[in-house]
Amino acid sequence: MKVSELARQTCVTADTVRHYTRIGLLSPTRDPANGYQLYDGEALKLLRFIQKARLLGFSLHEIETIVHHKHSGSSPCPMVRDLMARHLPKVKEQITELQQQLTRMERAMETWEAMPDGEQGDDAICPLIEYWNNQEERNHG
Amino acid sequence: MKVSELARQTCVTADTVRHYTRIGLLSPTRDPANGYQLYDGEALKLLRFIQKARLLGFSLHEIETIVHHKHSGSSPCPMVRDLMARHLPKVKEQITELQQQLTRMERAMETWEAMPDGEQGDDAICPLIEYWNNQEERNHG
DNA sequence: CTTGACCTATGTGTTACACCTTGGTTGTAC
DNA sequence: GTACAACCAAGGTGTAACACATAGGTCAAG
Repeated sequence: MKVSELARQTCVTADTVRHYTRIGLLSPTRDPANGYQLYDGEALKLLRFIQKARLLGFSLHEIETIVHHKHSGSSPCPMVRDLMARHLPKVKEQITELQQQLTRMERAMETWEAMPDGEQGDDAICPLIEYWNNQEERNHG
Repeated sequence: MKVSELARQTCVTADTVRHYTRIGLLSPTRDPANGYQLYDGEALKLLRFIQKARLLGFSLHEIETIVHHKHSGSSPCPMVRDLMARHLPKVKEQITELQQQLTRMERAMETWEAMPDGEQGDDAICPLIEYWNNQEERNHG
């Protein structure tokens, strides 16, 4: 299989296949006639594995470690369980942070509805931002 | 003010101040005696502005545009309102994606509790990942 | 034998910094 | 007056996972 064919069979771009190849996750052979990268069934299986692992939140670096472990003869599964357990709270934290971000933004937009745009003489760069108060003291009025 | 002092007054790192300087967001003068970067009250105000804008979700590039608009004499406020309106749905989408990601991960961990680790003879790289089914057909009993 | 679709390697851009290196400067204690 | 620590500078590299671009070689069809 050449790059594009592998890409098509896995619904990724050829650039992605080349990227994985560049960082050593995929190790194609070469067509001696023209130097083209050639992928076999193992590569197809590996790429499908990578896709699943990515969906589960593993980084390419972690996936490399997992595959390396397997090739070294030891089961990567305990590590996989451990990694996943570490990832979960991080994702939760990201969600919390993004939700706080969203709240800040929505509150700001609300406040802005009652505010006029800044004008030339103003001291502020942009009063909407500059006079926005993060603490949002307007609680339970 | 030198780099570190400005950094201290705004609770950012000196690297951050240097970064903003490098990309042209801050424009310090130079101490002719030693070439050190010197920041004035305007820089302090600008950096505080940048911090607020970052909290509201604006990128450094957008902040640069906002400041540039102001310096060109026109009010950046309409653009700021517009940018914010564009950002909101993106943040919501990010939250949705992260929540789906979290669900995938939690379901996988649940499933894994009943699964044994892979062994040497296994065909799979890591059965936990490889035999994990994204579609999660285990719906309504 | 040309055209167009494919392939190659390599480099750059994305985001907002953190970190490192190499070397100059300043203040203080001795 | 000097040794030393703490500060400063510019510039380069690293981060994540690719997308995009460049310059050129290869291949099948008309």
